[in-house]
Amino acid sequence: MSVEQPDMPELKIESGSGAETNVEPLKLGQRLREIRKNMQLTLEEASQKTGLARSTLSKIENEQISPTFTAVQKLAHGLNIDIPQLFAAPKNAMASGRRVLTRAGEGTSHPTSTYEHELLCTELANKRMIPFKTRVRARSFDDFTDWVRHEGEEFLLVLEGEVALYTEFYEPIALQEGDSMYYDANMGHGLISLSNQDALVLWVVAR
Amino acid sequence: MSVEQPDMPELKIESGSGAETNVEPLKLGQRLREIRKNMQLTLEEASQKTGLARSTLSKIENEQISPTFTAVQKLAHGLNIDIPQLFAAPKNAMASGRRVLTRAGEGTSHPTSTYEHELLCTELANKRMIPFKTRVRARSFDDFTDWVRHEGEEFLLVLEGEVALYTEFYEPIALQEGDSMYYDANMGHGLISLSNQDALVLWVVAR
DNA sequence: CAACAAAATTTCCTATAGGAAACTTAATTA
DNA sequence: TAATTAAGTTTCCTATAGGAAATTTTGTTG
Repeated sequence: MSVEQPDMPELKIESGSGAETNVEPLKLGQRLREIRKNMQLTLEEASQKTGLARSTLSKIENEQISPTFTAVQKLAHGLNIDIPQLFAAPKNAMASGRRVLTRAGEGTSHPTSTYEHELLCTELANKRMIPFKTRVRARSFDDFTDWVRHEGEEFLLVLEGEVALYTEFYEPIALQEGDSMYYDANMGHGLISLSNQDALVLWVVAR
Repeated sequence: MSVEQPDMPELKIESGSGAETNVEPLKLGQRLREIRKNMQLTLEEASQKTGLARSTLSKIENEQISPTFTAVQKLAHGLNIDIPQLFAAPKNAMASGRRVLTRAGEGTSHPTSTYEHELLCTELANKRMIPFKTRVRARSFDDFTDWVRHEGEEFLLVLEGEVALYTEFYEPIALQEGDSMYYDANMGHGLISLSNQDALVLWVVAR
């Protein structure tokens, strides 16, 4: 086992589809206003995008009327948001208006037998992506006891050296510096270095 | 460039963010009827559970009216289904068990006045992350007419050269090769090269 | 702080959603 | 097949959503 996995910052588990019992308050108007503000749109602009009248939008946001389903559709479509998102409780989102820096080599080190991970930008919680640079020490697929496999998607860019990406369902593939791959992380995967040097790759995981 | 891939249903190419103009169909009525039938409820029973009139339910199911949002809430609550499920636009997830390769320099080029983007791994649709390498041509912040700003989060790694990241709310910050940043993309941002060469960066966006 | 501009709200009217009851259709039984 | 009943639909009316324009509020500039 243990092809090690970089320990991901704490992730909240998705609330199961628990049977709700009471009518959610769900302030559609409020949420809509937030969304519009974030997009920096005036009512007029939102009106043009959605095809709904300024006045109507205003009333919806102020909870003076309950929009019809067709109105909601126009809203969602015009503002390019999907409907569930409109009704979903605000995500456990990363703090907005934030940025964080990690200087070269200053990430959080996380060594294992096959890889040496350097986690980047860890000071920021609740990120949608987990970026890390990895020094690939493994030289043979046998160095792994089993596939690494986890929820989400993974992007890979070779920074230095030459590697082979092993995945289930496919043949191993050789990658040179500058090559990149994107794959479903539920599919077993693992990297080895093909040269006698360790290789260096960038990995970004989205859960 | 493209690699071996086992025979699998062909993949949709990433849909450009073309502004759609007309409203999706989404037959709410039909879906509602299915759900009610599955629960083996008559209109009368559904009416009692939801507090909506028999006639109203009938009209909704037959798509003669477009229910208000409050009506939808009553429906969802009374029948114990959550709203997203009602709208269940088919998940739109990336095809599972897939991987895709982009060789160095083989991405899809996308030049602008200030940047030259090379989109990576575009053959795979519906990804959670959009990775691209960017050649930074801008030399001064004045080259930009306005902040770039969009939903989501952004990860940045400097591959070559030296850049300055400008963001709202913060001072510009100089980044050397190997430095990385992570930030809220709703916050205005822009990159310039600090040397007299173009700089090269990797960008990954999660919407 | 006056004067103007831009954004948001309110008004007023028309179109349409929602409910009660009448009506129609489907299913069951004598 | 008529009678009965239970399901679904339609009608008709009232309440309310949606749009155009007037009004108010908020923000800028001289």
